[in-house]
Amino acid sequence: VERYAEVAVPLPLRQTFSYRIPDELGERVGRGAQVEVPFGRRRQPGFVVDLTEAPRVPPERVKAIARVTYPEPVFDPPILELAEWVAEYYVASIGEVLMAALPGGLRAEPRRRSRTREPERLGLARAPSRLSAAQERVLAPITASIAAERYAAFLLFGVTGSGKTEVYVRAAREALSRGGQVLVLVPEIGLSYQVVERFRMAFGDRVGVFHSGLTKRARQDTWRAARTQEIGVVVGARSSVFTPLPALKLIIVDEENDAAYKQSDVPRYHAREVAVIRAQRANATVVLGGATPSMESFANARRGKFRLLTLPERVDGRSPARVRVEDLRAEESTARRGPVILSRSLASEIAERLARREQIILFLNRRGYAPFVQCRHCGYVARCRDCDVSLTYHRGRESLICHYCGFERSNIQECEKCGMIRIFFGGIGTQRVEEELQALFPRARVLRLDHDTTRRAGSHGRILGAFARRRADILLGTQMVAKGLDFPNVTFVGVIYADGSLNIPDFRSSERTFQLLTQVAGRAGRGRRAGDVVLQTYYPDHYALRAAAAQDFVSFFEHEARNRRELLYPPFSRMVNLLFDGGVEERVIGAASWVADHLRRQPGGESVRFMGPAPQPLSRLRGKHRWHFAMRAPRHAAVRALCEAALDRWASRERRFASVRFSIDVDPMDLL
DNA sequence: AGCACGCCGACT
DNA sequence: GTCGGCGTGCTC
Repeated sequence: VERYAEVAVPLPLRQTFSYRIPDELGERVGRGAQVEVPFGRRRQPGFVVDLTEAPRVPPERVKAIARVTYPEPVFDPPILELAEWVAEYYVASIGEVLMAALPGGLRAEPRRRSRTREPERLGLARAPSRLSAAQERVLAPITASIAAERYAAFLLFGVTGSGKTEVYVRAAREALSRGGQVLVLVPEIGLSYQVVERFRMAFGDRVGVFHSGLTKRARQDTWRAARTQEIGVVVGARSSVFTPLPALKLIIVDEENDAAYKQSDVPRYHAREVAVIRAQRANATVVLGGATPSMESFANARRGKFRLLTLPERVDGRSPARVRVEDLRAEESTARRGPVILSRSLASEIAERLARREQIILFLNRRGYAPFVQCRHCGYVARCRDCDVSLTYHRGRESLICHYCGFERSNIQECEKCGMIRIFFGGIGTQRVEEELQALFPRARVLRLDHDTTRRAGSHGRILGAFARRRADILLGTQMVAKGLDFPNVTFVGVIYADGSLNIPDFRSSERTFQLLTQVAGRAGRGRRAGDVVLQTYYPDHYALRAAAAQDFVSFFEHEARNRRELLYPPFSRMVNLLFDGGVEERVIGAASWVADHLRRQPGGESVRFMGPAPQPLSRLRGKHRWHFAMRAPRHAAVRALCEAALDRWASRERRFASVRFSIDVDPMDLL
């Protein structure tokens, strides 16, 4: 009797469409089927989310499903329901969520399996090293929870080198030995090489890894193998949280604080949060791990929502790197000309390591030579024509580049405003540091690792490989040098400008800075020799820097929590950000105010704090003017209800707001 | 989001 | 006279 299918299409439409099921497609059309449907004058891919006896519109308007594009249901009921939760919570279209759940887009008909995998024996012969007492202590409640087959969430707070990965592997082994499956989420598969390797070493063929280098076929094979339980462990990034795992017993979210877990475009979901929901629904255990917990997760641990497990010491018993804060203000007053790049103290630390033939990592979160060029005569600064930012001077290419949209133009020799030739370079980027290093240490071999030197395929690996083989003394780079690198001969890390991320106008900038600095500092002293770290800053007293230097997460948390609680920011409130953008600024402002004014008048808004409407900190990007309206309240339901009101209001928008785009970011990671 | 339709301005 | 600019409405 179920003659109709409700089909979700991957468009920003928060509704499904009814289609007739042709007889010949018969039983192939079930919930979770992937289909192609006539949609207006074109065809759309879509997913069957429901079977019904009656269409939502008069039957004469109903068209028939054109074809089924995959022989079996692509989504099983638990994943469909998870996607429905995501669509609902993040105010997204279910079709877009389902599309995002299939990495690499739509899948072709699978070919016959080329080989049958023998189920791998468990308990593997490999180098199982003995766990430390601390590791055993945190592992016990995790394995107990896996055995109990009931939902439990753990926050595993383990400093760099404390052996978190080994705990993950043991927990996974427990789940596998009970016939379960394991999902391991990592922020970026390319930067989590060691986690992947460790799991491969422990479980061999039973591990499937999703990474961007996979062909569609390989990706599909892994996906299928997960569904048929041929593999027991899936390791992947954000979107892997939707992998079908019928026997799921354990989810691990490594580096749970990493911003990469939040998708920045629609659907704007946070894979850590989705993982927790998934674990709840599957009666599984979820372990959120990291060296610097997110404010959210640590607050959840304090509230008793997560069980806190701590690994406060390194497994090798060595002490963590010594961190010193270097006050650049003192240095500045004696600087002869130009900005301070390497303080005398940092320079002498470098010289010392070079003399000892130890390696050095230097971190600066800014590529190019100088972040702005300015006319000394009239003050003119070259800016991007499409974005509200200054252009960065790149030496060698002799060009000015926008780091947001990629716009590139030739460097200016004379001022475009006044014609004078007193152009100077402001601020410092990695190229400028490289130049300074060469001037100060002409014999030092320097490798630069940033977006510009890693553009060509394979160059990232080549640079790191050369550094690992000690073909260079100094590795200088952006974020890329902060995460996961493990070079035993590196005994010193220098942060050229620790304030870089601190001065970003965002409620999370202190948290980001603390995390970044802790991460970078963790690159030093991984071998036999102890490590040293120097942070150069103009704010030596800032709590994020002091806490990073003392490597004291809890004191950072306490201080930050006080600020956030006072200002009613997450995790002590729930926030949504309403985003408006468009080519004509007056219309963007008009639309934002038109929605905002309506929301301010809504009943039930007493508990809600409104911010704006105001220009977003990056007020123009790729030619679009950007405004926003943020709302926060003690409870999610209050802001969520206002999202509904905003959508209703927007649906009946006035014609003058055409060409303005409106979208919603639930639990935003930043307000930029 | 597309895509078509429709209504106005400036060209071969 | 039409080409094309974008504003508007719809997709089962």
